[in-house]
Amino acid sequence: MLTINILNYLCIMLTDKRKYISECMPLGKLMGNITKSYYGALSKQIEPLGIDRHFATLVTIGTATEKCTQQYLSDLLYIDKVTMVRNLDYLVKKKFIKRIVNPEDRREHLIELTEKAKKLMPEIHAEITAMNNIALKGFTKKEAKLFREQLVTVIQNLENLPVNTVSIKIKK
Amino acid sequence: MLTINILNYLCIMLTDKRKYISECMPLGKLMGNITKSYYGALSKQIEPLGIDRHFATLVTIGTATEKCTQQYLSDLLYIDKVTMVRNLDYLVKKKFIKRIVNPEDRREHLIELTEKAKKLMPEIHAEITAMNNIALKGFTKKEAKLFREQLVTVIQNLENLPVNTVSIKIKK
DNA sequence: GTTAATAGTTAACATTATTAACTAATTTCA
DNA sequence: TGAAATTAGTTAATAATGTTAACTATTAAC
Repeated sequence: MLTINILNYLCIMLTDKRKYISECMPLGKLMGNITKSYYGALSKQIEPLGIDRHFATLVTIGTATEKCTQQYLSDLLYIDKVTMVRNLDYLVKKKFIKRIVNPEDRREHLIELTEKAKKLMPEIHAEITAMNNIALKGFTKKEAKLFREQLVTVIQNLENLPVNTVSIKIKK
Repeated sequence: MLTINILNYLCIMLTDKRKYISECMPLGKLMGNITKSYYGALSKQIEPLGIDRHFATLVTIGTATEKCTQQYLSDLLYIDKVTMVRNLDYLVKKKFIKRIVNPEDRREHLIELTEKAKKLMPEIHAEITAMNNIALKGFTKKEAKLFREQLVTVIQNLENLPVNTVSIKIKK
């Protein structure tokens, strides 16, 4: 009995002489598998700290330099605002963030880390960095940098948006 | 009012001098965003042909050289067998595949493309290839090849499995 | 011939994504 | 100034996806 695992299959996909194998497998499939494996492993590492999801959201909240509203997070993280409500509900429930109504615009809720979260962030940052290093094991620093830039190029290609621009809406 | 879109954010993530921005954002987040954009666009292209999901499964069925059981597809595509049942139910409902009980081992269902699917496969292959080319626009052929290989390296790093091996179980 | 393993299915449940309809607050502009 | 439009956030309904456990049937092991 012979079983072929996914890694072998991916290698076949890359090296197969038949064009359709290497070219007709959706690139998104590889990306999806990486996403799954990456978050599966990261979640396992960070779980003991009390959360197992929404790490990117947490990092973004913790490193925001401007006022951090839910809409701001939705735009930045490419997560629609309804899903964002739920994700933030989770982080509130876990006591990692708090919502504060902005007195200057009472429609907005400013999102802040709790003291508990602030204490844990260095550890969470370390776990994410460690997982990134595991993922990019075997890459030189230069290769890793190029690889990340290429990932951004891929997103730009798919979004078909102008490169390196900040979209600014100026009040009349 | 100033809005920053995701592309700009990704660029900040890559170029920011503060280490935690560029290093502490989970790599899986970028991968997840690419997966989402890629399949969103691909689904839109292929939808007129009568399906909008499970393209990788369909390609794998169409290009399989050995007997194609549900377990085989699950292993190859990294999808658990329960989910695979549902995905194949969808493809059966859309009349793209049929399940045939293997007379040599009646536990197994051999999965085959229908005539309808066989006729459409060239078009589906073409759409996937086109989307891959869009995603990798700006890459030279050599760069694209290296990039794909690097993606496989990342999966291997995360799975922590031996490289380029076929796992074989030999009967006693 | 009994026991164990394998392929596939069903059911229950949790998570995630998407759309529409809604409240409350603010901005626009005649 | 005040009606209309916009914005931030929420709720509800629905669909898609993932995971676990329990199950049937078939085959393999010994």
